[in-house]
Amino acid sequence: MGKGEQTRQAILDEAFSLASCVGVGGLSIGMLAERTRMSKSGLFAHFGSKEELQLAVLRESQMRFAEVVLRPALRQPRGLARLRAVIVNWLDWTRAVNLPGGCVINAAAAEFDDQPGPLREEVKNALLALRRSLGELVARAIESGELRPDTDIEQFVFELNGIYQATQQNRRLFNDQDADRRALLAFDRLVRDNAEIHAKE
Amino acid sequence: MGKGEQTRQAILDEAFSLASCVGVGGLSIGMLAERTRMSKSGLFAHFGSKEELQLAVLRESQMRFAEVVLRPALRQPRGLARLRAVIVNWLDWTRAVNLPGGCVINAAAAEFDDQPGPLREEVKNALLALRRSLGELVARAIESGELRPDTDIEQFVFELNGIYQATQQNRRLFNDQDADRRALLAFDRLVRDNAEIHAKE
DNA sequence: GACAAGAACGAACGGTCGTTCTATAAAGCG
DNA sequence: CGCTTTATAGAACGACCGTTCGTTCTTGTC
Repeated sequence: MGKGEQTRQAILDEAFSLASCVGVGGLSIGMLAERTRMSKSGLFAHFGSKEELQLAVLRESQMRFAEVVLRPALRQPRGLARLRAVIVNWLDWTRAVNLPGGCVINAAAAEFDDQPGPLREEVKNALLALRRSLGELVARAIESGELRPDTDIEQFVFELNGIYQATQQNRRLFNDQDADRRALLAFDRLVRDNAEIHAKE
Repeated sequence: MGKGEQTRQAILDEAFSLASCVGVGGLSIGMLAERTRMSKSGLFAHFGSKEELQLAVLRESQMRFAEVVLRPALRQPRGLARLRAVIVNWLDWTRAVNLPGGCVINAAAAEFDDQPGPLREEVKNALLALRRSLGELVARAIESGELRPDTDIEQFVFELNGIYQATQQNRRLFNDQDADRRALLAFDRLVRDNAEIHAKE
């Protein structure tokens, strides 16, 4: 890895955790230059524009997510166990990597959801990819017979996302220590409702 | 209402819908002055500081929420019907009032959750108040026998919040037309699980 | 070690930011 | 009406923004 790639990565490392606190939109070249002890112009040259830097941070975030959340779960047997592992990893991946201010992409989703442009598209694609991954995990759990064949996959993923959002808000805004437990309770209820055959009332 | 109050309200009206698009943190005196056709300093004098303006927007948002979401639901009989009415109102209150860019407070929650200060506290209190309202609605539904006595109220509210967050993201980022339907499906499942007596497996 | 390519710097630009000050205009009141 | 209070305007401030430019220093290559 040449010198250029090396410092570029160092910048991204810093930008990654900085963006966690101030948001991708709140990143500033000046602040970033200060933290990396570089000149503004020197840093700037690595990206060509602020937007390109922001996109790079989002892509960096996606890569780390795949490494930290999705990949380790492959050690679990496919089906419900693997799905559950992803959820558990997902719930505290902001603690695993250096994200003192929460998931960058998730914050960016709220930030750019009504501002058309490349950033919004990047966020959209990242979250779409996650949903597809989750959808496939659910599909495998159906195939293995752990979930009912008529399980509504999209609905399942929709609710998984809700659980995640609620957990993050509880943790970050209210310092709720029970957030993880609540999340798993909700997850188990979701699984149960799509696994059992219910007794009709 | 004197002239001062009048223009102050006009400013807040504009700030309210502007904040919906750019976030409470993204508000700027200059832009707001332009939109209201006032001078920056003239507008500024009504609040004394930007932070005070932002707080005013958050309070304005709370008031409108109570008027548009909570109050109309009082027409429903107490219990599950009223809870459901609140949820329905909640889900599309950003359409009812002028919020082209989504709920201001909800966006602010993600924006300020890791930036200590009065804004964070205001957001926190607003969301806390909402949770208390929801909690009471759930408690009434327990009293009326529509939900089981052992219903975990906090968990119930936790999941309600999740449903809301997921709905907003689906609508705003993915233009998902089915978001509302999904939300109500999730809500009904939540109610069902806390109402029926399940057959033990 | 010479030389070209790439990396980093420092200064400067035009803009916007929130805020302050002073002066003028309007509103409210007797 | 006149007088006081209040509201608004305008110009200016220092700070920071993203970006550009020319220069200098550091790499990597023959």
